[in-house]
Amino acid sequence: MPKRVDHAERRTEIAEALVRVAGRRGLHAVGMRDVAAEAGVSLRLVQYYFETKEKLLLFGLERLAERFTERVSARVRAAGDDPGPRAMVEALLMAALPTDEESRTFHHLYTSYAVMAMHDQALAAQPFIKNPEAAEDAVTGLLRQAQEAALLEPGVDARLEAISLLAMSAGLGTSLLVGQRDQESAVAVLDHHLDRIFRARDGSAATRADGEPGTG
Amino acid sequence: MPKRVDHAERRTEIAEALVRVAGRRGLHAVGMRDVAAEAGVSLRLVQYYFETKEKLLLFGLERLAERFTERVSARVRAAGDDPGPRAMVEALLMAALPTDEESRTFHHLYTSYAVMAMHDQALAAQPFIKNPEAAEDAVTGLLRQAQEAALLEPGVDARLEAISLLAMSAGLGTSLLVGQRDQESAVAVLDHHLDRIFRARDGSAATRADGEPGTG
DNA sequence: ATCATTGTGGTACGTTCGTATCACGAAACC
DNA sequence: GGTTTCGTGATACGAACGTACCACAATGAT
Repeated sequence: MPKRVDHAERRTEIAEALVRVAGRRGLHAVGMRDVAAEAGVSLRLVQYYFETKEKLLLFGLERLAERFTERVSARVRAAGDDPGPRAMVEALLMAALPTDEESRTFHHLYTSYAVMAMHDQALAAQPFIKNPEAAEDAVTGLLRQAQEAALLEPGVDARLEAISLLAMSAGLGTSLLVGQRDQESAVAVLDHHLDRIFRARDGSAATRADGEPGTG
Repeated sequence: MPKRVDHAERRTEIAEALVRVAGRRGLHAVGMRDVAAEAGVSLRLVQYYFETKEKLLLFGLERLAERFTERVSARVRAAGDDPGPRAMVEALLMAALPTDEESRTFHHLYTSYAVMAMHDQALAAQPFIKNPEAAEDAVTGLLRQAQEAALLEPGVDARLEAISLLAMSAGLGTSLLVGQRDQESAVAVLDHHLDRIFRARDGSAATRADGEPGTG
């Protein structure tokens, strides 16, 4: 047989080709042939590694979620060594906002998959329950942590606020993507809500939630 | 010629057939033939009244938005004669949540259209800017009204809260639709946020935001 | 050295889709 | 009353799609 090939790796390559081309032209407009061309392989190969298109899409979704998870934790890590819960929550929420090409693609495709999951209910359900739940748990955990450090306003329900923030982030994300709102406004809204949950700082430096840039 | 026909009316009929069948099987899976069958007319007729599929989809979106607007104002009206701004805002937000068949279809299709609007940018842009902006203005107006009646907590930014509430409602709506969250939890989240914006009541009757039903 | 297996290419098949074409009956207009 | 125009039906067409099939070369096992 020809060079023994790592199936997992090849599948990942093809799945990422799917993500790229779908990000460009829309998931609904992507065919097996497009994925093959983008990955630089023949149509037959795509068939070989994923027997059916449905399996390709499903694997693509998983890969997308994976990449996004990596992205978010990278952003959170980049926020500093121990930047405090607020900065971490902020980093997490901002990473989810479609502000650059990667996150735009992510948000766009995730929404496409979400639409598919609305009738295939059973089929694509798993990744759609598990991943957002993980995000919710993460934010809830961070808020609880902040709560124990007395950084939050009293009487805050951590899980409820986590749900709210993530829902807001998702909603704002879609608004951004269809061009209804601009990035700064979305960030301002999120920051404002963080301001309401977190106790006001003594200093003034870090949040810049309502400080308009000068020249406007 | 055969019975002179009201084009506008016929177009509406067909567009609503589109909405029905798309709500059942997903917008991406709907073809001209499906719409024709659902409307009880021939394929040719669909072609006749909408020359191209793109125009059919566009008109369908407009019709969908129209119907939704009617639905929301009906719900708001049904909230009572002058139920106060909070009840009106609540009615508006709840009407937007996918809780019954009609609103589920609406939310599902609107999301589908949103995905399409993400690359056709120029094409489907108008309805996607105008309608949410109208909703935002409406909520903002209601909040301002409440503010003048001293019903809000001090220091509330009406527009910013309107944006937040609508974004949350949209995000929660999607979560509901993919089965990630249940209806009561979504309502609770929205109500909680209204509680934070509006001043606490003297009495106890009206809001029922955190009152769990007994037997659950 | 032989043979079974694996990765790969090419291509054909059946379906479905959006659109275009041809045809025709019925009403409105002069 | 003839003719033009409008609404409608049936069907054909070319493209694209997902999938299936066939062939073959390279390699591991025996």
